[in-house]
Amino acid sequence: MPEQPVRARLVDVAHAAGVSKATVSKVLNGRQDLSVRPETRRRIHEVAEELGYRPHSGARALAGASTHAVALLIPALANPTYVTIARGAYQRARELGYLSLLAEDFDGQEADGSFSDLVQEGRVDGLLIASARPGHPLLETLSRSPVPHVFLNRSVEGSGRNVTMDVARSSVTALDHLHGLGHRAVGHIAGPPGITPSEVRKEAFLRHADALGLDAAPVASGDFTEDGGGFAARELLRPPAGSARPPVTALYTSSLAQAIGAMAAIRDLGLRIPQDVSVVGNDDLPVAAHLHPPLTTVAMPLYELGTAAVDALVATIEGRPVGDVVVPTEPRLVLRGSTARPAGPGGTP
Amino acid sequence: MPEQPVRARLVDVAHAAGVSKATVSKVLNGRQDLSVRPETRRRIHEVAEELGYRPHSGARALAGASTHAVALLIPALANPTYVTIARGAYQRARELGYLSLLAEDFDGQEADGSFSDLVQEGRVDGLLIASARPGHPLLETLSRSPVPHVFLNRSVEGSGRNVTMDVARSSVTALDHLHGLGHRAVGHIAGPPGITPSEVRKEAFLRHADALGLDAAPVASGDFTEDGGGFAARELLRPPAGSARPPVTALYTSSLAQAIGAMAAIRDLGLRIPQDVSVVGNDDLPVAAHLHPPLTTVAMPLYELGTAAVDALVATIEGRPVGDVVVPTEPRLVLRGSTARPAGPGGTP
DNA sequence: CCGTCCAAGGAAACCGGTTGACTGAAACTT
DNA sequence: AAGTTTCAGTCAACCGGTTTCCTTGGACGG
Repeated sequence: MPEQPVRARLVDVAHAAGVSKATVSKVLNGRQDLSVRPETRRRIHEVAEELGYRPHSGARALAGASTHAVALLIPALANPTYVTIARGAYQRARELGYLSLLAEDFDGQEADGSFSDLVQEGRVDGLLIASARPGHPLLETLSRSPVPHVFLNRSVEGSGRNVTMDVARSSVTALDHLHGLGHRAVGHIAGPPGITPSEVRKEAFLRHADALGLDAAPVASGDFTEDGGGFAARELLRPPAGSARPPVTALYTSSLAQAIGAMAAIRDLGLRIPQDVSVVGNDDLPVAAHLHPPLTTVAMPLYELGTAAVDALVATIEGRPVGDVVVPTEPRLVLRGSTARPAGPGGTP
Repeated sequence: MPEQPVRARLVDVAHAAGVSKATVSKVLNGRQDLSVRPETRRRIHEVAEELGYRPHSGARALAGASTHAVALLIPALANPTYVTIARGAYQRARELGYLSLLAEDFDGQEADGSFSDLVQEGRVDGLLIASARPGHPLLETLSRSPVPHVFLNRSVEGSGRNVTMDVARSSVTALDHLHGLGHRAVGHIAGPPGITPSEVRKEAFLRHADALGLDAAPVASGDFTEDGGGFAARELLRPPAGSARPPVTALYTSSLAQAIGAMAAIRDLGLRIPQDVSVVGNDDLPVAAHLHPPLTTVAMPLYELGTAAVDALVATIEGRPVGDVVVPTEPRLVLRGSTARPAGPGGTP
């Protein structure tokens, strides 16, 4: 019999190593407040390894230590943006000795239920919240409970717990690109109102459009989905009374799905991409390269957002809160076939 | 002060209700082996509610009860197929009083590490494994440990723990549709070899193509990604020596991403969809309706797969294993613009 | 040579539940 | 009236760690 099938417990390790539970616990947790001979330390590690010892997380949590787990709450699993964030978070958490769990916070379904429960029930030490929005019941709950948490991507003003990317910069990058191609009328498909990145991106878009002296910079809001992008695109492309051509020659969307929906709408309207309308999406994901035409996007540092958020949360858990953080990596333009010089009369002024 | 900020403990509830810990525990867990006056029972529930009592999961787990949590292991978060499965699983788990956690089992990254750890560390009671593949180190680990688990989507022969969909039927549905339109040469883009649904779908495709008397039914394998679909499509569409036209007039892919990649490849080859090549994808997700052209798909009962898997796992955990399960809902064809009658000489024989 | 200090580790309480054995009182038998 | 059930709960051990104080034996200082 190679090994006993039951879990090895701390006491088993202690017994096999000829020391007490206390010693094993301290050694394995690398505590400094105990002096042990190097040889004893080595033996303990060896035995633990050999027995395949895994501390029981419940027991640890009970004994006052932490669970070494955090949970990432995302608004929509279907949004691939969050997948990248989640990977970053997971990886960094592992490096720090934590386990990162993933939970979908689909609007309303939960109310404030199961997520603060994750903490209340002692399953996790803290929350990474990517699903914050004004009025979310969870915010109320968090504000009067001591649960460590950080907000990522979507931020909560004044919380001092926001981890974000330079979203404003993404608007600038997209606009600079389109402006450089000669576009003078660019529409922006924003995300739902009230959500931080939506607002920030929109403000930055308007501000920079102004700075560049664009002729027109209309904005329409929509969900981060294909449908949301489709509806908004139709709105922005509707020719003004007395005209036959759309009022803009390019669209910048807030999400990749919106861009896909917008592209479908553009074609439905009998327009060509990029000849009649250029499209720039946001968040670069594999599918962008395979669309027709391949989609030019602004790549956001999603993975880094995930890692930075974990860093901030773990710091908070360990009692050294860090304040708001902005991921330093800048948005980057990924040039593909959905953008081109505008055609028609006023091509390049 | 509306309520004390500290967690209410079992003993607090007991004290407030004027009974013992044991009674509270038994009442709240709905145990039958104890008789209590209805009035006492009511009072306990009231007090627990009022105090916002949440049992500490670690303590419960320690005390020999279960953690009331399961984990879903999926091979790729980026694959939206699994999102639907995860939702079904999550929802059903909640209904059964369990919490469903999500973890990505990205190939090799983990080896057999953190997942059986989830159980070893007592974080979950069982695993929903959607990432099984031959030689996966986890399989070895599971076979000699008593961790409750079921395999979903991807099955393990002879395990008696498989929860699957009628994948074979999806090939039949797709082929019937294409055959009905007049196609006599259909290619299949299969998933990676060795993975159950890939093999099953491929076998069923070949068998049914034979039954229908198709002139040609070539198969190419590729990853479930856009690139995988793109490469496989090029292979299947390469004209035979001495000919100028592709050997097939339609493609049936194993995933939605493959279909997207295949569509891009088809266009790259200067062919039109659906006039020159029809495309049927697998798994119906929102984006399919927004592609160009909108993609005809075979919708699989993914949500039901998730719920069924949880049912099976919970049954296993509670000591009444159920054996292999096939979700009864049949695949359903969702007709869109990517399929049409084949053009050219032999349109309809 | 005796007291002190330090290195090395141990004993036991405790975390918050669960559980099976047990008990006191009331009700029912015979 | 005494014995037996049933009812309505209670007791206390236990789950597997962590942590706070102790203990002990030898080295060292004076």
